[in-house]
Amino acid sequence: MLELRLVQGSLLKKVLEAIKDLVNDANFDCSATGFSLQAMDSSHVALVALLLRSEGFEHYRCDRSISMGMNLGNMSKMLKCAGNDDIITIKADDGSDTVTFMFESPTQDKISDFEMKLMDIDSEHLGIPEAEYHAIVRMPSAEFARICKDLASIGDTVVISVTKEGVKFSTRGDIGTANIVLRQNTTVDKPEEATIIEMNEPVSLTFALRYMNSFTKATPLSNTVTISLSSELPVVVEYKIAEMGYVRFYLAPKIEEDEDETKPQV
Amino acid sequence: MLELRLVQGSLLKKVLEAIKDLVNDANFDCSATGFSLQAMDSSHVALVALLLRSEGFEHYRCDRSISMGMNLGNMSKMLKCAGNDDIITIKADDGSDTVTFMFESPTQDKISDFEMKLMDIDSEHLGIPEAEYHAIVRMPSAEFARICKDLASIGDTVVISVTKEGVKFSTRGDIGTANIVLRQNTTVDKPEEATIIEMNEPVSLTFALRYMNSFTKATPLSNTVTISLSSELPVVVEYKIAEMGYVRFYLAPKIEEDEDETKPQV
DNA sequence: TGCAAATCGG
DNA sequence: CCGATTTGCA
Repeated sequence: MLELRLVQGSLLKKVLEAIKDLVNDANFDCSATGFSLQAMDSSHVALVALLLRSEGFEHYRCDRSISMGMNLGNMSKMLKCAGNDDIITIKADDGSDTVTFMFESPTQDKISDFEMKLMDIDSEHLGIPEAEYHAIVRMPSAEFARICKDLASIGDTVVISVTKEGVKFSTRGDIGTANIVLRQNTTVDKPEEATIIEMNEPVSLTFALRYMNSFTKATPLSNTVTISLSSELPVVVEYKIAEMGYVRFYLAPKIEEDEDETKPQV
Repeated sequence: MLELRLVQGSLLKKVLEAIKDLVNDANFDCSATGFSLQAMDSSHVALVALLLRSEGFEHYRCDRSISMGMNLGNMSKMLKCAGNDDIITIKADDGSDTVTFMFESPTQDKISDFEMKLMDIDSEHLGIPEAEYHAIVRMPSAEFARICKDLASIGDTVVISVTKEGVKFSTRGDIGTANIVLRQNTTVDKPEEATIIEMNEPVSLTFALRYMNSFTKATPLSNTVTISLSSELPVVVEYKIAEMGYVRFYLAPKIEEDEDETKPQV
């Protein structure tokens, strides 16, 4: 028996908006710890990891660990039927091949329940090692989204370069080149507008903008985003979910070509 | 060496939105006087003239007159990457075949630079004589845009007729006819809502609405538009750019056919 | 039906 | 000034 009651149902709606374009089908893993998901995107290039800790739910009952395969498109369709301030409860009976989403309007005047068939999905659950990163950039998520969108109108890939002074996003395309530099700025009153750079050593990595722009679908989940970079390691783009956990996206850097002209230089 | 710093960068963004649909490629001419452009539209029917006077720039350095051929679509793409209250600087080195657009966010925390290849464009720079017009109508630009859009849903051409009493916009199409009359009104408190008619002699001219509706893309540049009419002269549709200059569109009238039914009468 | 532009509200 | 919503267009 599984029963997870989430008062801020809009969180779950946003989570699905954030990942459903990247991943079609995935197993949600439910244990005493929390509600989580780990899946490769459909082209097996990027990886999504979601965690919603049990403490973030108003009520969390999970008698035994269970893995539930869902079609995220269909799940998203159902969650769209929930109001933004509905309370959402996820329910599943032991051995059942369905999951039920229950939506309660704030006034309790409207109670909906949507039942969805589960799927069998084989998933290789990857252990993702905690790694040391050469540089970690924390910045406003809206700004990151804007930069990825702007650069995608010029080129296909972005070079992210971090130095102590700031972070530079560069691209190059048929019509020209673009460089966007953000200075470190911690002095603002509002911490969510700060750009903070923790750097152990300078790093410069190239990524496909197409994936970055998928990741930024998670922008509504958090005012800030954290980008963790190391040479030869996948970048981690993390959106924290207040009080509950995170959505993290992993993407391997493109191997740099030897011709200097193919990419902008630091 | 060229370096033009425009504090109100949104002006340049709006200028490109206003003209990029009409003109694909054009030479921007930069001299001590200012930054200007003159180009025929791609079907060689209408003419666009832009002037941004040097006094309107915060910093204006243009060592020697230079003509820079740009693809306006690509230039517009790059300017879309500037924030609406960014400061925009246009830079070009002598003899370089590229131009650089630099965008500074108001807080100076984000500095972007976009480099674009220049093109070789042959352009016949027409001297446009100052002419005496039979009638000059000044009216709210939004109202003019609305009229052109409305009339285009009925017919293909507009007859603009000016008398002392007012200005009439007429069209005729398969489904019927339309006449919109604006009375002269100078009495309003707000001068940008006035409709002012200076008339030396009555005039009635026919124009293709397709072009008029392209011209109205410049509406965001100014609250008012000035329409200058003379028989046998191209109409001038002018949007003033505060403190800096103008965008002017020129369009030859259609030669009137002899059948009375082909056009509405005054 | 889905996307983009315009408008309104925060 | 930006974001969200609504509306019109393809």
